[in-house]
Amino acid sequence: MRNVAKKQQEPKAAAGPSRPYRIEEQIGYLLRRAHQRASAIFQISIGDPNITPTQYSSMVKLNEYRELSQNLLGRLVGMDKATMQGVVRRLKERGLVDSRPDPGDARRTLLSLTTEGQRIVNKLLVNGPAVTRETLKPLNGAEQRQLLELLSRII
Amino acid sequence: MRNVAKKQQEPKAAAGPSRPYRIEEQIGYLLRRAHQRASAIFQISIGDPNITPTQYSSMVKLNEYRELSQNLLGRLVGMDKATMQGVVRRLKERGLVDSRPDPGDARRTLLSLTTEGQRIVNKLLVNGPAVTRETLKPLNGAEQRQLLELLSRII
DNA sequence: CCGTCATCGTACGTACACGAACGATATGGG
DNA sequence: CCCATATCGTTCGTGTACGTACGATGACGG
Repeated sequence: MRNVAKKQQEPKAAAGPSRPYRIEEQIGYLLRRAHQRASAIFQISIGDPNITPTQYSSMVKLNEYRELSQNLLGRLVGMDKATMQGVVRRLKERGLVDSRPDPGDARRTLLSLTTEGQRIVNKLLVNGPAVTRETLKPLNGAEQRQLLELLSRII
Repeated sequence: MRNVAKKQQEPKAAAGPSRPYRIEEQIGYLLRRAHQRASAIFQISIGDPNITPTQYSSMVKLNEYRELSQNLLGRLVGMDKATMQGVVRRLKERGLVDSRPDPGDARRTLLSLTTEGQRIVNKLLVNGPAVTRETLKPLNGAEQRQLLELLSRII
């Protein structure tokens, strides 16, 4: 126990650099923080304080495919079926989404946008690009493309 | 209104490419999905199913600074004070964190790890690097460093 | 020394996220 | 045709995340 000062800073003499463990350099931490900021920018830029990012994603998908089962919509936007259930329930409560039983499969419910839902999503789609633009503002064009590409590769 | 077919696919003739709007290419969507995957990998790799990513971050910080106010800890790990309150409550309920009133400021509570909290966090720190390694596995070394750097720049 | 303003922790409400369990339905193999 | 297995949607429990409001305390200026 004589040489207490030996490792007082970093183990620089070990095999390899063996960098200190910093939470700020861990991918999970950075993703959590970046996602927080992106969500905040979404809320102030999308133009409707009552629409959340997941609700927006769901509505955009329902706008592409006219009708989808809840389960398939969840897979398309990357949400658990239990999570999807809450998102759909809130959208239905606000009259933006409607549902009917699937005539060919009694387990399924087919979801679609109401006229009001159509109107809202078309309005929000105008602001959609600004959200990504604002979130990526600290990066130049090449860096922005690279970040999007690297992220899609770790999903 | 005669020429209905004019814009039927994409406005290719407009100024600039004006790419179609795809939710899968928006930064917020990609961050949500990537964060989901990172959290899932954390849970199966960290070695303790009862510790969540935010609890881990908080404990790592409390391991660096021996004692911190709840508010300062929240700023260090990027959590709202209301969110921090829940995280701390659960850690205290499990006996991993202790608190005492700040002798110099009656508004503050000083937080610290218990002996058990120390033991747990030192065990988890062994697995910490593996979580980042597994999450970034689809990328090579240079790409991994670049992703971490780009993410920290948009926070 | 007293009032104004900021900060700290707490409480409540809303929303996402997911595992687990469940009932109803669908499907494929024997 | 019937049963084992799978899928679909729902419900419950836990945890993160944040806005808002609140009471207590602290800091600063007049």
